[in-house]
Amino acid sequence: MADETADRAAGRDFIRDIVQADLDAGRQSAIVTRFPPEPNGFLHMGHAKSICLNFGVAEEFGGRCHLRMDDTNPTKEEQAYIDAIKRDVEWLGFTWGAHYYHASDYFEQLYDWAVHLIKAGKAYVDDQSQAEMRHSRGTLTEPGTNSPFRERPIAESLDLFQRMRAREFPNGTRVLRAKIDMASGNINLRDPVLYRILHAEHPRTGTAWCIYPSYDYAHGQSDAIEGVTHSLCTLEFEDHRPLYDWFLENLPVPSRPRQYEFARLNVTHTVLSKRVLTELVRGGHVVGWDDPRMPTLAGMRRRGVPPEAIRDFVKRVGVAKANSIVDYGMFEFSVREILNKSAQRRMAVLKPLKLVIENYPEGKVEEMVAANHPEDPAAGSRMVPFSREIYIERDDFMEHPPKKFFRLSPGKEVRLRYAYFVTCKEVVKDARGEIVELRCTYDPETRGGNTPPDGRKVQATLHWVSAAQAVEGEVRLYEHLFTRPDPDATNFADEINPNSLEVVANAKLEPAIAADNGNSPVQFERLGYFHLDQDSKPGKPVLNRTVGLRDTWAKVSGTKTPAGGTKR
RNA sequence: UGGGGCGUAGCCAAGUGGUAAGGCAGCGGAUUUUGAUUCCGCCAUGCGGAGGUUCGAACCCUCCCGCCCCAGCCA
Repeated sequence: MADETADRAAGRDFIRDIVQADLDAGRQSAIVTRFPPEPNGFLHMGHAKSICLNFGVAEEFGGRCHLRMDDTNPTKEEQAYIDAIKRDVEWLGFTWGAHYYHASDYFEQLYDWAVHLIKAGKAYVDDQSQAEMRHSRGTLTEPGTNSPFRERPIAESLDLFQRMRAREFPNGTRVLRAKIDMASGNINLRDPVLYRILHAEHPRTGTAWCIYPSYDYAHGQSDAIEGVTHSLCTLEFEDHRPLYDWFLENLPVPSRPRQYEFARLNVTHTVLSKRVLTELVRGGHVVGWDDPRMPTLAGMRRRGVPPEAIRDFVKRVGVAKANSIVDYGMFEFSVREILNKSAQRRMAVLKPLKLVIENYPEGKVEEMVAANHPEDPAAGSRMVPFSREIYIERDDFMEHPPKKFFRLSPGKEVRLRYAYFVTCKEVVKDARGEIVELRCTYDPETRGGNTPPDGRKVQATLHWVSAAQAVEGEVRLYEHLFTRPDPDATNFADEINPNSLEVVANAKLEPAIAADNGNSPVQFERLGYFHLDQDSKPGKPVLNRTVGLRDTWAKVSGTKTPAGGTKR
């Protein structure tokens, strides 16, 4: 009972409350939402919030959600972005079925409606230059002044508008404006532009048009045409709502959608601005839109973030109207939450230190049984080769350990996971004093890593890879793209983290990794979750660390990096 | 100084007149062949501030403070 209320509360927000109320009151009988991206860049985490909201609400209330490309500005939009957007929405786990649209599908209807407004004396063609319009618009505190063309005869506006469409005028020479109120406190109502002249090729309509509708003029009417009931957008459109409503009230539209606004998503140590992301790509700060450090869906996919994790994250964040910046750690939690359950376990050594077991026969190789998932017996097991010479992690040995260090040090005994207990007998150094090798002994009675008959315990279990059978691979470790939690979007270049990518050229991987299907997530025990990168070549895998494991020791020892990864 | 919004814990976020949900982070402790996972417990006498109404206020009223958005022929 208490659980039920808690669950209900968890999946509830002011948007869903409104939808429910509309249904209960009979104002709507079926819910229709839409996700309307502009194809001028790749989708990112912020879009994921909107996608989950729009598709989620439709799903929960038995309605439908449309995917609509908001393609009203051909100077910025590309087919390649359209393709990427569709791919990413599907990857996130949503389908639009037959309801795939473009604002450009409605260009003819929008044009007819513009004519309708002109005929009704509610729109006029303005010949002012862009600068003149800017001046006459007034300021935040001063009202604007009417255009000298505002009262020109309807027939003249009609004629001019038709000639605008007929390609008679160059870019920027005239616009069609709504006749509303140049003195409105809401600047969006000071005779907003409905159409501008843009001699540009459109990805879908080609050169059929040289005048294009503005966002404000196109959006609400597109919603109305599609029968959208709830048009959900972000807070900055709040003061566009009176304009959204004005069009719907002054045009013979087939339905009456309502716009509601919610706070966009912000996450610490990253930037969710298409402008900045575009500059990161164009400026070569990242390898592309799908760089694993990018907060784009494509970047996260390449990094190994499962779509379920993004959905889980968005659900935890919730939907409200307060501006907020969510801690990146919350996102990492969701990623681990999903990956812990789905990832099979493997062993890999990133910074190898050779360990020789003196009392283990030379040339002997044993196959040790290792569970693929300790919490899921159904995942089965695999065999891992073990021999006299193995690699362990350099960080797992300290010659002069502090008190709380549980791992290997001179004279100390630890467990090698699924193998044996070993004791460190000697530290071998090179001429420069660098530790190059550890000489150890093993206890045959601990085979499989089991506690010996005398009941001896060890404080630590280490991961390892047999030297002779190790597969070499490249491992890429990531940290935040930005050093500051709240990067300045106008001056971001200085705040890019120079250490956001660390390449481990020759990591030692257990042989099973080479045989793994690249699409399945993997946990390298004690190191984190990894995902095969598209840069992999036969015999030379490249793995991205999706996220590290929670690392209490790093916190205690002070080696925790800003990105939550562990220095290895 | 015009218009539109928003302020509940370090970070998200419920709550809409009956005495502050939940999650993340953090801190304890148990279990553990991953310092992981899992499991238990702790974590706002307080809801931006000050008044007021009321038996009772985070919720209602008044004033004040702070933050965000808007002056594209971008979306």
